[in-house]
Amino acid sequence: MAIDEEIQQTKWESFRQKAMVNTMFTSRVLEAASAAMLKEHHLTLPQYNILRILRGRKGDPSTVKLLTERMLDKSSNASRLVDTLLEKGLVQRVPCPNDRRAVEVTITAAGLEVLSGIDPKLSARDRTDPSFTEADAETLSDLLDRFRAVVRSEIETLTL
Amino acid sequence: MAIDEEIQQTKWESFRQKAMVNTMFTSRVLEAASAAMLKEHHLTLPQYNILRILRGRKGDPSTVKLLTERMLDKSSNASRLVDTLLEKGLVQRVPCPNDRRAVEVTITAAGLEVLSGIDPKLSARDRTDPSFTEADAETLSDLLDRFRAVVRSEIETLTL
DNA sequence: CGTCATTAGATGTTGCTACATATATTGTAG
DNA sequence: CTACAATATATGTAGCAACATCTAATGACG
Repeated sequence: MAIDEEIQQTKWESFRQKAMVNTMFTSRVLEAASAAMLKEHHLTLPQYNILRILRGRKGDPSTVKLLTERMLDKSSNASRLVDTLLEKGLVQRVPCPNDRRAVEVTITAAGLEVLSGIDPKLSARDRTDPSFTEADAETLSDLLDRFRAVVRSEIETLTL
Repeated sequence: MAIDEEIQQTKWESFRQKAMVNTMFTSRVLEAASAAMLKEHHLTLPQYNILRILRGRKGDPSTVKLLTERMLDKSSNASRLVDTLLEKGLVQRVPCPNDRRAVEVTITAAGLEVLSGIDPKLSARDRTDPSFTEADAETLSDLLDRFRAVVRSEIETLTL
């Protein structure tokens, strides 16, 4: 269903406006789908993202600062997310010996196990579908990169 | 800047995965930009959306149900959003005469005035930019429509 | 008419984002 | 070494999303 029907809006000031609303709307649909899947594993999307980043470090500890830089929501609060993951026993948090301000966060065996239970569900979603090919996905991603760039540049000129 | 740099991730399982993350990430950038602009008018994005829907009704009152259907976040709580807009004097809420369960929400003159202060800022963002044309925006919107459709259909087959 | 499922809306809770601020530690300029 | 800016993290708050639950009113069916 096209965006026009989904939110029952037929008039748009421009395709830019329409693409903007559509991006936000689609994001919510994707997030809802991800959240529903993750809920079975008692994880939220940001919690899952933290775990993914930690696993990607392959044993190397991450500081909260590093987690923040790699999260989708940079202004989210990695500190509190680590708190909840700690309560669940999925991560470990120890003071950093070199810098006593920082902490070193690592994923635990339990955390890795939770992730490994989720992995197959994600790859299952990636099967090829003729109505949305890998080439389509690549085009979409590139357009989104350029869209962000334009929106950002216009904001800068507006605030001048 | 491409998504790979923005979140410092270089490996992707597929373009589908990449497009999914990029859609969510771009949505956050767009929302942050919109929220920053709306903040000057003491409005949040969902509050603004409600006002836009009400103005679009051109005098006809809207029920909370109708607002919910047309909002981007369908599971958000239009009832509470109307509460805050009511406190600001931007909307009016009266019991519906035909159906005493329902309420009729309308935008006030003050609400229309706030919107009219925002309108020019939005159209300013729509100026043409050769690095992201209207044709690009149209392509993007169409790809997003198809992306949603595929994700949804796969979710349905998964839950069978 | 009376029963009961349905509908519209309100309300309570949890977790998150955005933002401001606080605390502790480190780096740096004089 | 001292004063102070910068850094890393933690914490407090407002508003929202998601979800469950509750109340009041309506509609449908025997």
